[in-house]
Amino acid sequence: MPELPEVETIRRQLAERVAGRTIVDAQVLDPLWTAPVAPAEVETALRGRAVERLRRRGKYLIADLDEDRYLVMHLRMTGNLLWVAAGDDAADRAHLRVRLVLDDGNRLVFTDQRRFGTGVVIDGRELLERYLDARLGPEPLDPGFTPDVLRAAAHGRRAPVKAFLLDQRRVAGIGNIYADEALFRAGIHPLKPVGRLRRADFERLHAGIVAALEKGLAHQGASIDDYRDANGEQGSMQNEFLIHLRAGQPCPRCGGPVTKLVAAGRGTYVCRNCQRAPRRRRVPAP
DNA sequence: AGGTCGGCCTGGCAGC
DNA sequence: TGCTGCCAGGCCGACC
Repeated sequence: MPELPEVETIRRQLAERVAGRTIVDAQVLDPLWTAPVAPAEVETALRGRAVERLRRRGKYLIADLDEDRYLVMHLRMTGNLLWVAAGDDAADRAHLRVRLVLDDGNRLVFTDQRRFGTGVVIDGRELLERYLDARLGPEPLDPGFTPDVLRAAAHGRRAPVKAFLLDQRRVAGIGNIYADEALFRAGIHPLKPVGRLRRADFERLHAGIVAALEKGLAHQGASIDDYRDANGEQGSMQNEFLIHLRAGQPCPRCGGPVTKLVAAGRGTYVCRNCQRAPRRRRVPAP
């Protein structure tokens, strides 16, 4: 699934290629992409607009357009934003949903097998910031993200730490893969109530989040199923997982078996030796 | 108000 | 073999 490292990989590959280009044509082939807004409305809003820059916030890719307009895209589960060079045929791409034609003849195409991906046009920086801030907490790779920021966000919360990490309003950009990797690195069990963690736990969790995300970035993201970078290439982070998807295999730290459980409704991988389970609440006597 | 859960969607796979 | 039904998961809205 595209999480922060995957989306940032795509952004880095595309940023210089789209900056300064004008969108000469926009075709939204799947109305689900823009729903509840009509595709024609989005196409009209994009045609003729120049792309000033491409940036990322959490798992959102944002194209800053001229006239204070913004195209906010989300890949969700199976979305891909692909670069198609002028002359290459884009029509045969599987699950093609959106096509943006640039003034140099190159194209950006959004493909999405499961059609969860979205595109939203927002007019005005104020509205954009409001849209993002309502959904997203701090950027975990920004210098302002510290163990204390994490600790303050967790204060008083009873949610399991894995649910906390998956909640984009607490920390932006972490999904199922990097939550598992970060918790393993920190030696924290995913079901532990986040508000019960100690200061030292937040230090290790912070370090684990940053290390897991940077590892993902260094390997151009994880291609478990549909994820491809902007060039259609697979990342290699899936070969570097310490714990995620490794049920039955030996823990890289202690050699014990990796086990799978469900936390926050998601398949979750842990080493029960390195990540000690919280004590279960006592059941009242009958 | 914080936390949990179902729905969205499709392909792959288990089971009959 | 071929069909049905279930599962995966990010985000959002409904619900408790």
